[in-house]
Amino acid sequence: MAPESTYNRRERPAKPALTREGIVAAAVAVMRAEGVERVTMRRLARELDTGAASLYVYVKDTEELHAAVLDELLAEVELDGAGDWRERLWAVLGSYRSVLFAHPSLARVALVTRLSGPRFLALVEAVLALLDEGGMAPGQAAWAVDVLLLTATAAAVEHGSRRERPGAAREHEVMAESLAGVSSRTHPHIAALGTDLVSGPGPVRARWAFDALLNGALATPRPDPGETR
Amino acid sequence: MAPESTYNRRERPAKPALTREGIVAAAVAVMRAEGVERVTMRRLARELDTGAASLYVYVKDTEELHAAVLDELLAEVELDGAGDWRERLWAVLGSYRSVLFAHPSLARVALVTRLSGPRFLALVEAVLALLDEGGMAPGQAAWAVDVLLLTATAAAVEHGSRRERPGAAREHEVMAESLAGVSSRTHPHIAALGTDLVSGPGPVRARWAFDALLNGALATPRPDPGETR
DNA sequence: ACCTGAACACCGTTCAAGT
DNA sequence: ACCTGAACACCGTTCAAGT
Repeated sequence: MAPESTYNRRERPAKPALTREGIVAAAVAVMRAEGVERVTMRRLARELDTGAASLYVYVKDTEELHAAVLDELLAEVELDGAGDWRERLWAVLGSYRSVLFAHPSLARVALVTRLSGPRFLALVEAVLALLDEGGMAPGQAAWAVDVLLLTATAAAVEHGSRRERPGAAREHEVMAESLAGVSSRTHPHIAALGTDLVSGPGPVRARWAFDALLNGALATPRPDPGETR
Repeated sequence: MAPESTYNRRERPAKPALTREGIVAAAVAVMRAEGVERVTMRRLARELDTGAASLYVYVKDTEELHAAVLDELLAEVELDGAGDWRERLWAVLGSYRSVLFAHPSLARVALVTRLSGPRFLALVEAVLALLDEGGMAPGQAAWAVDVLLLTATAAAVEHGSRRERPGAAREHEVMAESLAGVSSRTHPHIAALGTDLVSGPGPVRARWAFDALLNGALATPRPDPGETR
């Protein structure tokens, strides 16, 4: 319990040091193995051979810990690519989405927490650079990056939540059924579109949304700040 | 559900019946008073003078219960308005956002769960009707409604989470600081835009995003389904 | 300053047993 | 068929007490 002598420390070399870095590293390991929902104070404390209370010296709360784990993961986002600026931007956002798809429970964290870690900043910088290359006005780009990342994140949350749970496969069916079962008298537009509302492979829809958003952002000037509304 | 004698019902008028409706009603009440995070099986069971296990006869799990509560809340969304189709659509989405803003924790539910309740269908129908009125091609409208609701929901999640927690006010500062503290050598575009990245009142940004999305959706045809990719 | 055990106040879900 | 208590396997966070 009191490692006064050096040999005592050598006895458990696998145990990470109780530092913020050590805690985050353990958290990443648990997350990769079992998902973020297992990244809890108590579980991490067990992992680090200590009590949950000890972690509060290094980490504000569970949410802050999750945000740190997420930023660590964003290191995997591929920021460099080849081709047209639009294709490269699509690739960057696709890579971001892939990372979140691979860890669906983290996508939730991305939406709820305001990210500000180094990897996230690198991602924002990369997106801004590509929008600049594409000739988007700076003011529009500043606001567009938000919407682009938001939709990518939200798409990952949806997709991820759907895939994660066991009963999720047929939850989509329930949705499709409730759309099909709708009366053309009360819901004429839904009835007219039918399953087209949920049709199409995810990637194709995502690409259309990306193009639509980008086209709109390029063509829509920001409101005059002088206007009261 | 089978009230054989009237006096029996009179004896405990405050206690809702143990039916799906009763459970959902109690859930809505708890949610309004204390937020969805308090809408738990155990808490509801206490409210209904029974054990948590009993609820599983009527409700699949906690998530399904939350979805039911959310649909109940969507009754408050104002679907009819005056003016231009675009202004009316903006009003409908604004009303949807307001409802979620008022109950931030429910916005999270809206993103994670695939909604299919009657109020949600009414909302989708209303949006489709307005897009139709605005002359958007049906195929584009079918996909645009998804993106429009998604961004509104995601915005509510962000805003809501920010306002909800105590330390949230200065979380925005942390973000602003980390943007301001960025080196113009490593992150030139972020540095150039500075606080403009997080600038502007929420509603103005939301309106710009709405217009950009709508303009883009109107101008971006869906990919030819004949194409392999 | 850092670490700890114990405590407080909770969770979701399952299941054998009752009615 | 419906309802129940008890059990299993967990949570986040605080705090007095130790080193």
